[in-house]
Amino acid sequence: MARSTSKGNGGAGRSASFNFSIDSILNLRPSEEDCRQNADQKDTLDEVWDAPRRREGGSRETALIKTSSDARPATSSGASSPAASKKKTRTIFSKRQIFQLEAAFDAKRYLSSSERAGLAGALQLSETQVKIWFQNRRNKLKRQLLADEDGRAVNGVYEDGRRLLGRCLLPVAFPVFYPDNIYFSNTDKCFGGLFDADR
Amino acid sequence: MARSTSKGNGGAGRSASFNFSIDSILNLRPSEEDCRQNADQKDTLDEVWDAPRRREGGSRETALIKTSSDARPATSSGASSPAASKKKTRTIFSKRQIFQLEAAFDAKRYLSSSERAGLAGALQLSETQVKIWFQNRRNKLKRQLLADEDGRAVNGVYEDGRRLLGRCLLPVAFPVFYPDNIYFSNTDKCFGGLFDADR
DNA sequence: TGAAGTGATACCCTCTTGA
DNA sequence: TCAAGAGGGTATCACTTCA
Repeated sequence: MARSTSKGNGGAGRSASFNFSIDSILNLRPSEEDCRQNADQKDTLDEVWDAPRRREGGSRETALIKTSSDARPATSSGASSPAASKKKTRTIFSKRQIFQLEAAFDAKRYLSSSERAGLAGALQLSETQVKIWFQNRRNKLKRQLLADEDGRAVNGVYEDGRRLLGRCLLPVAFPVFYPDNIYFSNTDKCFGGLFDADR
Repeated sequence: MARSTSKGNGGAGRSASFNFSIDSILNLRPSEEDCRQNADQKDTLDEVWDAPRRREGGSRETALIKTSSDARPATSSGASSPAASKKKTRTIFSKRQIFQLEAAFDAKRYLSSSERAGLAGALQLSETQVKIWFQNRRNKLKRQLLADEDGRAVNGVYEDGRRLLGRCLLPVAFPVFYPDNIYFSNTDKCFGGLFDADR
C-alpha cells in the first residue's frame, strides 16, 4: 500500500490520504535525534547500503539505561542477576585462552560453528565469547593493517596495501602465488609480534 | 599443518615450538567443509570484506541441530517453552499490524529505538519483532527495486536505476535536489541538521 | 591521568529455512 | 510468502592497563 510513495511511481498522491497519524505512531519529533540520521547522504548504492548508525540520543542512553530487551544472555562470565545489575561485566581471558585463541586465529580467520564449539569447549568459554573474540580480533587486525597502510600510503604503494589487507583477512590462509609454486604464508607480515608473549 | 606451515617466515623458529595441536582444538579436517571456503578468492578489498558465508556443511546442521546458546529471547510471540520445542514458529501478523507497519515504513525506512519502542507498544509486538520486520521489509524493497531495475537495465538507464534504488532506501525520506533549492519529498520534519558537520 | 586495548552490546545486512 | 535464525560487519561503551 503506502509503498506507492516510495516506489516513486507517478500515481495519485496516496500519501496524502492517511486517516490516521503516522506521526502519532512513530512519536515523530522533529528535533534532536532524527536529524542525526541524515548526516551522510551518500550517493552510490554500496554506501547507502551500509548500516546507517542511529544511536539514540548520542548513544549515552543506550549503554547505561536501556539494557534493552534483546540483550544477549552472556552465557559465561557470571552475573545474569535477575534484572538488577545493569553493570556490564568485562571478563578477562586467561593467558592460556588468549594464546590458544590467537593460535586458532592464526590458523583460520573464521571459524565454522563446529570449530567454534570445539574451541569454546576446550577453552571453557561460551560459543558467543569465542565468536565475539574472533570478530573483535578481525577488527583489530583490520585496523592494524589500515594503520600500516596509511603509514606508507604513497603513490603506487597504496593499491598494493589494499591488496595486502584483503589477503590478510581472507577467510582462510591465503596462498601467495609464485610462478611455479604456492606458499601458504598466512601470517608472516601481518602478525609480526602476534605470538610474542601475548600483548 | 598447524601454523608453522602457514607462518612460513624465515625467522627464528618460534612457530615450531608449539606443544599443543591447533588441529586438535579446531578439529581441523582437511577434506569437506573447509575446502568450500576457498571457492571465491576475491581480489578487491571491498569484496573481501563482505562476510564470507561459511555455513556448516551446507547450512543444514546449523539450523536444525544447533539451536544455539545465544538465541534471542523473543520477548513476545508466546512460546519460550522450557527448552524442549526446537520448532521454529512463524508468527502471522494481523492485518492491522501489517497496515501500520507498512505505514510507518512508508514514512521512514529506519526507526530509532524510541520510535521502535512506541510502535511496538502500539502494535503489541516486541521491539525485536518490529526491528526484524523493518529489516525484512527493507530487504524486500531492495529485491523489488533490483528486479525492476533488471527489467529495464539497458544502456544508460542502469546507473539511474542504481541511484533510484539508493534513494529509495536512504534512512530518511530522500531529498530531491533542484538547482537552487531542496525539496524534501515525503515528510517535512527534521532535516535541519542535514548539513551540520558531525560525521 | 589520559591513551590504548578489549569484551560486550546494539544495530545493520545477507542468505536460508520452514510453517 | 515471510518471520526468524545464524553469522558477519561497524560503531560505541565501559572497564583495565599502562606509560
